[in-house]
Amino acid sequence: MTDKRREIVAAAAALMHSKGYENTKLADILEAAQIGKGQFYHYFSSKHELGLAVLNYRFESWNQRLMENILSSGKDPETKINEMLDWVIEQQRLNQAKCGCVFGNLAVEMSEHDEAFRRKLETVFEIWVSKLKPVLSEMILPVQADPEEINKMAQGIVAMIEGGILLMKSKQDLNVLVNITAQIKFLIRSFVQNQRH
Amino acid sequence: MTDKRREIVAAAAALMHSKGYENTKLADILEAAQIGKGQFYHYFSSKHELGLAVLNYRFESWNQRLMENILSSGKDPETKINEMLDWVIEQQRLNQAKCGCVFGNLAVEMSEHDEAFRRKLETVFEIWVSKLKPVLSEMILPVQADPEEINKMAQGIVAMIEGGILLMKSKQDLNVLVNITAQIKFLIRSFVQNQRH
Amino acid sequence: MTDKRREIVAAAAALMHSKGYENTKLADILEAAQIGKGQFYHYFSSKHELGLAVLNYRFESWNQRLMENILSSGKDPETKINEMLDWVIEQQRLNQAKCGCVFGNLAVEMSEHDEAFRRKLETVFEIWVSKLKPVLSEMILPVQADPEEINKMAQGIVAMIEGGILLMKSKQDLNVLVNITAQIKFLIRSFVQNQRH
Amino acid sequence: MTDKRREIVAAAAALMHSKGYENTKLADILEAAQIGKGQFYHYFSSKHELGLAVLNYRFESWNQRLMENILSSGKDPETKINEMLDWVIEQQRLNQAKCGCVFGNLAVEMSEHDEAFRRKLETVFEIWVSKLKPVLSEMILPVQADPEEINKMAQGIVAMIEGGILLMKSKQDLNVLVNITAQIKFLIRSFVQNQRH
DNA sequence: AATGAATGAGGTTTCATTCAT
DNA sequence: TATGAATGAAACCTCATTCAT
Repeated sequence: MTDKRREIVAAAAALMHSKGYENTKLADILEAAQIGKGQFYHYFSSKHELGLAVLNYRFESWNQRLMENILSSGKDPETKINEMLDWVIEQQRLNQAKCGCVFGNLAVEMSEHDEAFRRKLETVFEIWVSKLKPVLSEMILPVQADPEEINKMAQGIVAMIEGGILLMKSKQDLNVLVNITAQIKFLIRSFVQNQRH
Repeated sequence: MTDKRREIVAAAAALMHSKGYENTKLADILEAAQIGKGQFYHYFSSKHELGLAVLNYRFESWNQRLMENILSSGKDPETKINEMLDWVIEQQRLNQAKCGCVFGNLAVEMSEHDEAFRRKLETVFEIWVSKLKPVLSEMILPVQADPEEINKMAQGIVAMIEGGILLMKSKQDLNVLVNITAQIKFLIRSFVQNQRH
Repeated sequence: MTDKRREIVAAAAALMHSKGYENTKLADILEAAQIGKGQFYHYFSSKHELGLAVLNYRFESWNQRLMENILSSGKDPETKINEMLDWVIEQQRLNQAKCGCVFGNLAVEMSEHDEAFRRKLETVFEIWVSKLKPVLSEMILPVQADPEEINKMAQGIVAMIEGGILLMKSKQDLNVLVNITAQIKFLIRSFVQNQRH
Repeated sequence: MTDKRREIVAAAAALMHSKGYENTKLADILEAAQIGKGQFYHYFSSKHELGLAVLNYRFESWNQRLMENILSSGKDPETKINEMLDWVIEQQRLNQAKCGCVFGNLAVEMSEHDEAFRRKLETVFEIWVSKLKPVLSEMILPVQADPEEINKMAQGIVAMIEGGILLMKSKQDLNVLVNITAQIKFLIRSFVQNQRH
């Protein structure tokens, strides 16, 4: 991927995060990326392709920072969870609790009517869940985890994060999310206790 | 409100639920409501006004069915929670797990850039939280509830529902939501136990 | 003419004076006159008919006040001219030098493309000229007036008034008109002197 | 300014001269300029911007031909005045005495409700007055001109021209304007005589 | 690789007028 | 008389995409 293409994607990513896919107009992107129409269509065959590129671009960085650096680190599971939640809060703080989560936003906007977006978004959440599972398993050691229970709990955690971001966005108040991360920690503690008995 | 106006709102509500506010075009509404452009602008001064009318319309019915009939019924708190979660699942089943929650959808799409929508949506979630609080308080009786803890838990429940719907929508699979409602019940049980000790 | 019809015409007259014929919308008129659409079309067959009614309505009052009360009074010709110019200034002062002359405005807007308006407006200016002629004739007595010269001078005076109002409107400054009335007086004095030699 | 943009402005100028700003519809312009909607909005951000461009376009040519070539020529003042009046008549002859003066027309239509138009139009008339002043001063030489008197007379001349065009338009008869230019010459002669005594 | 002019369907809104009551 | 709902053509403007250079 050339630098210019990357620049365009980065500019579009910021816009689409805030305004959504449809409400981000090509003209906005061209202006933000400081390019002409011809150049855009040289790199992308359509706005739709760019949208998917944005999704992949955000996926890459999310995957690297959250899935790899945090959830796949060698640290103990509690630390991983804490770091994950701190990272989530930090991301929202960066845009003043206003934009929400790119993946959540696009899932809401695109899932029903755009299968390409939907599949990618589904994957994102699946990866998240699948990365959380070993962390949870590790937490309840020495008890052996029931894979089904672990899976549901991982899904519940992701749901609570996404829902927390959604609520936070509607109030434009980061504290909502902070409170909810506390609830998540409580949920996990309860789960661990419960599994151990 | 005349019948015709109500018809238009109802038709628009279905469309906006599925496609969002911006992606629902006036032409879609006119066709669905079987009216002409002029007639539309006889009842509404703008698409924006219609959007808010849709929000209010959905709020009314949600408020009646969920906030009043279910959460304010005379039944015991466990039943209220169960009925609430069943109702949520049922709503999603009605549109094949594809549309998501109108309020969540609009919160994601509109909150950042439209203050009128944001405020109404904020209110919706606040009401939900405030209606859940007495239910939770009743559950932990005879222990006296810590209002702050109750509030956070209520918020956590709403977040988990909204996040669960979001995840469900991205997978187009109702089971996701079903699983998450189970997690919610577990969370509540844990909360009750925890408050009692 | 019923009172209601008159009310409508009066309301429309104020609007059309300020905004012109085309830019005055039926909705503006209905609101200003506090009536419904049905009532409007009961009194008028079209906006065009109303426009002509407005023109006649303004013509009537102008004819009464300026043509009759002032230019056809028994006073000496200098007084008539002075009162006419004072009246013109006073009219413009009433709308803060912003609206201009209804007849001039409509002449500019309508003359080229609407023959009915054009003819009425032409008549207005012809009457004005014809009423000025005897005043000018009287002024140059005992010299007998050359009808052709008198006619041209009368036309020149009307032109200077209308042009003065136009300039005044473009500057939104009543002083422009005041200055020009002084020029008109000078022009008339010069004319009288010239005719007497 | 590209050629296409200029073409659009020229086409719109002819239309707006005849029909006014508001009554010139985008569709008229597109047809006259033989372009599509998209192309129009490529060159102009709005009809309003085009309107101002039309005004500037007409100003440029008027400024060049009348203000520079005629009123700023090295010829004697009487010739300048005569050439100016001949030019004015000639312009009106070109459109069969039907359209009037673009500046006067737009002043009447736009001054009250559009400040951008008003300011430009005000400037046009101010320039005209300011260019006439030295001509008048030169005429009364060797007497030194009273600047205030000169200014008022210049304004009076412009008013009489604009008013003459207005009257001419309402009668659709060029002779009206011809007569009035004769009055203007008489007014100037009287002014010169008066200043010299 | 790059520009930006051109396209044209479709977006929301306006409006004088007609019609059912 | 009077209401205001209904009509639909036409208003201004937007936008993703294509095309000529």
